[in-house]
Amino acid sequence: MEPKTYTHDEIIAMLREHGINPTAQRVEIARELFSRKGHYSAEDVFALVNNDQTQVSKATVYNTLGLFAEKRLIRQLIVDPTKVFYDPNMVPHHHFYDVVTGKLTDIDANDVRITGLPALPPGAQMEGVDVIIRMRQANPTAG
Amino acid sequence: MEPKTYTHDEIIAMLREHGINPTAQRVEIARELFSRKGHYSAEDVFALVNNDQTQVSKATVYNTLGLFAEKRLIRQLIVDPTKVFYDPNMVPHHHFYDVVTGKLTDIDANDVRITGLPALPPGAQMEGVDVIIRMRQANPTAG
DNA sequence: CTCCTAACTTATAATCGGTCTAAATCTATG
DNA sequence: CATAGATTTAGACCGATTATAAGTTAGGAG
Repeated sequence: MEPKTYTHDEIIAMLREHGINPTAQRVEIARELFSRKGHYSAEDVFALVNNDQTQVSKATVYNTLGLFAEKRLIRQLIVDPTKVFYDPNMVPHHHFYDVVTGKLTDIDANDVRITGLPALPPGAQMEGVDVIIRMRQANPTAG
Repeated sequence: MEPKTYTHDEIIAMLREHGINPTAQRVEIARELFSRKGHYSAEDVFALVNNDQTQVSKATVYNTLGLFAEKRLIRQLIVDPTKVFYDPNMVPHHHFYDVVTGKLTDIDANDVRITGLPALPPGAQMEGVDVIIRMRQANPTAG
């Protein structure tokens, strides 16, 4: 959870461990994701990696996030009706989602127990379990 | 679960009970949804209500589904990265989601127990809890 | 080195679900 | 019938994502 800093080599090792060829752009995107540990849309990532130091195209950002998710380096969150979020935190956890602001908050999965789920259909392989608690702040600043 | 048929008047009563003015288009959309009880995208509904008998515009379909969800006549499912699904089944339940085909399957919530969830942030009001089990059929027809 | 190939990145066009807009229609009421 | 408010509509528009096709890069063979 705490924003650990990763060295260039550590990032490269992470990618390799997940079967990802560590190109400059992929390392840069991974660095941004893992140096912050939040919830990012592709547009967010695109903004993060395009600055004075680095330039990465939009197509590469989308491709790379998809690749990372496929290789299980990060997790895809389908929670907002308009866009996908990506979560570099691979420790099992769930989410609060504020339906007004779109803000996501982690829920530690350690304490959460889900029992009584039926078996998967025959031949099916589990990809993941998403638990999303949708909530709304009781108009805090309404007047 | 079993596809009960609703009379025109029953549909109108349902809408009124949820504070929805029962216009012709809304009744038609509700009839299609409740006569089948599945999981529908807006495009699905648009196709269902546009036939020899009836014509409803795309804008009205989107507006009406949004209204129905807001009034809790149906439930919005955010589970597919590309589009929203609507579920006329308001009995609490969860979903299997086949990440390849996009097919949704109901999971009866009666047996499912979720414990250990933290309290909502102060002032927050729960909108709903979504449990989605993402799975993949082990390539049944690959060759 | 230089060539070659495969992997990768890029700019840009295209797609697609969904929303917006402004006009038309409907409905209830006086 | 006139009016106002709610609703519907066609079509323009938007924003997230994907597709396309060309350009770049890295590494091995000669």
